[in-house]
Amino acid sequence: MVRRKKSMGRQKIEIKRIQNEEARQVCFSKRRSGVFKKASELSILCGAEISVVVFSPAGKVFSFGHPSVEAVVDRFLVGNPRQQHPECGGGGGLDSHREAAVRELNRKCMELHDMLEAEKKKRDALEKEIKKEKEGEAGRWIWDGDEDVERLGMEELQELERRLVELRSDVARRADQLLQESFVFKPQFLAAAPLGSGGGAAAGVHAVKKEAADVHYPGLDAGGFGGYGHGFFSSRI
Amino acid sequence: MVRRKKSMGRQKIEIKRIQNEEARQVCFSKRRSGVFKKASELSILCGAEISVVVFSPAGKVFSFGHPSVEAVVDRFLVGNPRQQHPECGGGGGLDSHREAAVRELNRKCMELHDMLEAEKKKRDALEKEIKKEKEGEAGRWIWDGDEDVERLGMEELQELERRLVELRSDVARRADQLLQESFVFKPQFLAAAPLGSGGGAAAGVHAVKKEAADVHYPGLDAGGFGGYGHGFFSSRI
DNA sequence: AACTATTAATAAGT
DNA sequence: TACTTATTAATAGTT
Repeated sequence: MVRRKKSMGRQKIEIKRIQNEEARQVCFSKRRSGVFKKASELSILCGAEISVVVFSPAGKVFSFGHPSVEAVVDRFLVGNPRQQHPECGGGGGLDSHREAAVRELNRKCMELHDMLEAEKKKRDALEKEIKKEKEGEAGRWIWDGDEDVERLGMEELQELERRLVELRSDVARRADQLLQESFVFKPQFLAAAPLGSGGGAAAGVHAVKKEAADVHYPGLDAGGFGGYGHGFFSSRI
Repeated sequence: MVRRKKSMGRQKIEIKRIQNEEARQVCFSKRRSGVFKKASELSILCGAEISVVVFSPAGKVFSFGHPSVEAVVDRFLVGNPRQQHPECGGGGGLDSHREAAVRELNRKCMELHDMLEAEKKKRDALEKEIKKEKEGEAGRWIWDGDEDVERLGMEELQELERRLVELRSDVARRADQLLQESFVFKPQFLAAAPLGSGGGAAAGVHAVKKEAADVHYPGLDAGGFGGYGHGFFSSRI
């Protein structure tokens, strides 16, 4: 009974223009609803005023606003004093607001560039450090923790075994040496100490987060009103 | 070792005004970012034009727009047509050229932002690796070279002895495991391989086997350029 | 601001 | 377009 999965589920997607038109349209509908819902929740949860206006690639317009798109946009425009169409003569100087925006964008871009460079530098340094670390370790790779034993092959095991025997022998010798010293300086420990019997034989050492809002439908809403009870959704054209 | 959960994780919340001011502020910041990100993704994925303007309860304004809040809002207020002020002369060409430039600048900004994030991630990974490396080293100081044995005291010798016995036992077990595998997959080696006699008894290992838009910052941005590289983020007051 | 455990959003498939 | 499912993404609560 190996029932096939009914779907692959949600798949990770790269954020870039969706080429397939139908898929793009479907995605637009779903995500437009998602954005409106999020905007609605933000206004309710935090008492924030928000307006969202979206034009589909096909040119349909959808909007959400709390308390209304106009109210929010007006407030925004007031803060962004821009001579809407001063004779249209200003010409090139569309508005200083925009130019300032572009300058700011440029500044951000440069800042990001600098930060990126700095990060690269740091990364290089770290990579060097790690490389160095690895090299220094080359000589004792075989001693890296007990769990590594599970990754060793037979030849490596043999080598490890050889070194273990060697080291244990050294340990035994050193133990004997210490015992000898304690004999010389602290004879009283002699009898209690399990004296190794010379050579490598000394194997045994016994010693780690509401308000009202309005809903407008100036036209037919292509997308349907998913209903967030709050806010302002509209669709034109 | 029943380690307590570090957090209760995300809890389901009712969509209603958050009473606690601090919590409301935190939620506003997080969700504002979320809405902007969703708006950005919608514009990129579907080629849609979108503008989002949000006023925090405190009165700060934040906005996102692709290609710009003004462009989208104007289009919305006027209706749909793009040539809003045809009488404004032939500046249209310049305008679109300009817009394209801004768009490109924005694309670059987005790209830089993503690259920066990627670099940071890499750096984090490297730092973790180094930290781990260092920690790993602390645990095996005692294994550094045979000659160190000569400097160890009796207690250290006992610890080393204990670890040696443990490791040798692991080596023996691993050897047996490998032999078992070769027995299962390569029966022809059975006779030649000195099969360990089970348990940790295989002390002798002798086998010979191997194996686009614009970004505004009219004022100081309290939140920093949380940026999605793309679109138009701004904060006033 | 970073983290984790959860809930919410949504890509695919029908 | 709407529903379903399996996943990914967002985020509430904590530290």
